[in-house]
Amino acid sequence: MRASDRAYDVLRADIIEWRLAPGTVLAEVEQSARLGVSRTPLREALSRLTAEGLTAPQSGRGVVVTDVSLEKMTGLFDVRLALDCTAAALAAQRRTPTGFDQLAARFEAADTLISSGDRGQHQYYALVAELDAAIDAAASNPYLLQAQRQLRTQLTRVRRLARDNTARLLASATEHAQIARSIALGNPDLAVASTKVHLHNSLQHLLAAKNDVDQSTIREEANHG
Amino acid sequence: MRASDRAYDVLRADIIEWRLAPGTVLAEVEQSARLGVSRTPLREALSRLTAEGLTAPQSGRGVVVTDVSLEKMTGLFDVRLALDCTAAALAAQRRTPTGFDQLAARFEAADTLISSGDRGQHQYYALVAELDAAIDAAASNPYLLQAQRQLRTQLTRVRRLARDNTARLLASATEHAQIARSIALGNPDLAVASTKVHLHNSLQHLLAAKNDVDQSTIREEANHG
DNA sequence: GTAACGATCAATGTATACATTAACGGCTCT
DNA sequence: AGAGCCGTTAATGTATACATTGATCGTTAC
Repeated sequence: MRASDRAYDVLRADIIEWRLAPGTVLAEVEQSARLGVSRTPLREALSRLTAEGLTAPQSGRGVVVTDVSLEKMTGLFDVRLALDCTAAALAAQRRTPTGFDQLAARFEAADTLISSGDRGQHQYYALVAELDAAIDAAASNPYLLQAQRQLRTQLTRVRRLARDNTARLLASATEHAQIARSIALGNPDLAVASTKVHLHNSLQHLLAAKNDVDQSTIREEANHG
Repeated sequence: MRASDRAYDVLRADIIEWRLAPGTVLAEVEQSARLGVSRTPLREALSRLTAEGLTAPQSGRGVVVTDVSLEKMTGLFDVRLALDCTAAALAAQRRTPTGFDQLAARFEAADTLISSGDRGQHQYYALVAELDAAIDAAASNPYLLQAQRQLRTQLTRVRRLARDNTARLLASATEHAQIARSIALGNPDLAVASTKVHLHNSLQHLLAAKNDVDQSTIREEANHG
């Protein structure tokens, strides 16, 4: 594996898993020393991260980890709605039914997974990623795929800010099952509708979580003031 | 200006204006010599082009200019439809009316521009870019903006394959005027509808041009056979 | 004669030295 | 005392030497 790939993988994981907080300056010498590669492959890695939207040029001097926040989620979901619905509709038109039927069945049986602790939840997210991949494959539109990649990366980052609870995950599983069934049926309208419902509920959950965070922040400030 | 910026600008223009055809291998030493920069900034430029979708890694060794074709346009327009409609709807919700009224007026007066030769047509395309920029600004969604940039780049490349004729440009001006008016009115549904109409007609025109190209290819082959 | 293996070579991948630039701090002048 | 300018410094930007890898061509063995 190339040094630039290793640097990219490590930095990407560090950012997504919040070990590098938004606003952190990634100085070339510092990071190349930390990761044990020279500046050249490190710069290559930073280029890729910047293209992906995880870092951004800092006023012409160095790059910083980009900011993600629940405030920005409404904007992100506006675009997700457009792209996910398009993908769902295309997938419904072009799908191979068996694959989506099987995925739907797995979502319908995901209750036990979700209720079985952190390990199970991780597996559930992997199942969601499988559905996304199946939809992408069925839609078979490289432009769409490319546009989705960035959005999903940002979404993964935000998950940490609003931990899904079991109740939400169970509902999410039902919604995903519905999407998979709709695509398996080959019904684009229904696939779009299912996707809209799911994204609406996801966003609502995130915004509710944001309110909780804000409330506790206010309480905290009151305690300290 | 940095050497990597110059290299990027030159290569980007060379690709968009078809001086570098799809499939052309961009060897580092060769291009760095041609552009008068060293390999380091050239690689930086290639990274950016690859992120933008103008070049792609060639089986792990070097990069090649990506292929664009009228065949791929249907896929591109599927995504454009989703994003442009979202942008139009958001812009209609958040716009400042005066700007879009003025743009609409300029489109309604664009007949003389379009009929005044190549120079005028170039100015017309600039006007279209202005509308796009105004919509982006009004939508004020960075995720949307980022997703659109790539699509527009590819579209610009394809324009060369199917030269717009005066009749199509006149129709296009009317459609754009309608979009601008809809946004100025603050009517998201109408803005979406106008956008759908415009994209449909644009794609139809491209596909018709493609048929012409195919037909003439067939004739040519018959003549040579 | 064909296929497979190996060597050579050319291209990319990496490291590092050097150039350049922007930011920060101190000094001076008003 | 405050503001502006200049110098220092530390960062990025660039060039280039070197390492490494993959491809191609030739040779040999079957």
